[in-house]
Amino acid sequence: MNATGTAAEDRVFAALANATRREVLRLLRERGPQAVQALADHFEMRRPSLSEHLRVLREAGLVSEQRSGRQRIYRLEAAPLAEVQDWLHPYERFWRDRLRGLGDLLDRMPDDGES
Amino acid sequence: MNATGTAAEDRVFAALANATRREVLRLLRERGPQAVQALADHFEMRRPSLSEHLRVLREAGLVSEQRSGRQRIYRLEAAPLAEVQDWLHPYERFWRDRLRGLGDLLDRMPDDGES
DNA sequence: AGGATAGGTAGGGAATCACCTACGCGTCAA
DNA sequence: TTGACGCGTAGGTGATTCCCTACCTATCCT
Repeated sequence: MNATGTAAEDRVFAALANATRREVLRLLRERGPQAVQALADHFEMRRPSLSEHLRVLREAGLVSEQRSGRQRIYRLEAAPLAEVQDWLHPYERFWRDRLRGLGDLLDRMPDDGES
Repeated sequence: MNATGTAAEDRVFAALANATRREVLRLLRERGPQAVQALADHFEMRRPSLSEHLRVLREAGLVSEQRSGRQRIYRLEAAPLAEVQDWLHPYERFWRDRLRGLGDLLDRMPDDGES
């Protein structure tokens, strides 16, 4: 039983499929947890739009919020990204093989016995 | 000059944000290059819908097609996935730190000198 | 209490998505 | 050459995305 259903993966990848949201993650990574206002300063869009992006990130589990007075401090939550890396893992040999010059061998052969 | 613009990243993540397309990638990874028909057998949807998914994957650079008679053989192209892994890399310490019990330290400190 | 500040929600509009059916085009086989 | 097969494209529909402006709530300050 994997805790990561297909719907959760959808949400994470969809959340990452937007430059604004990836930029939010980068800001939280490089400068630590921040209030919405501080984040909003880096974007041209209106704040309600950013709020929606933050909601998408929250629902994907990529950020968490903590109330502090009238501020909401957003923090990076990397667990879903770790799961993305796990998802990526079985594909690794496809680019490693290719870099080594073995390329177009395994991936050209149908039924290469992965099961 | 990075060959991966933000639009290209958008396309890759958006392509991955769909269970059918991720399943296509898995099939190509586990069973090698395949014609559309063989892929279509694994899904309930009509073939034209699958064709559109294949177009999305193609435009993201995740698959390539090679004509063979009246068939189109689709092959996994892992290069964009390697770039996803590169994108992921600076986030790694966030889940590694947390696993080690160092968690909530670096990522709670603003301005931890990443630059 | 009254005003300013932080940030979310409501609702609308253009664009895109994900599915469908109908059809067109190239290839192979009789 | 006629017909079947493999696969893409056209075009339509309902749902979702991403932006906006308005508005609401909660907190802080005086």
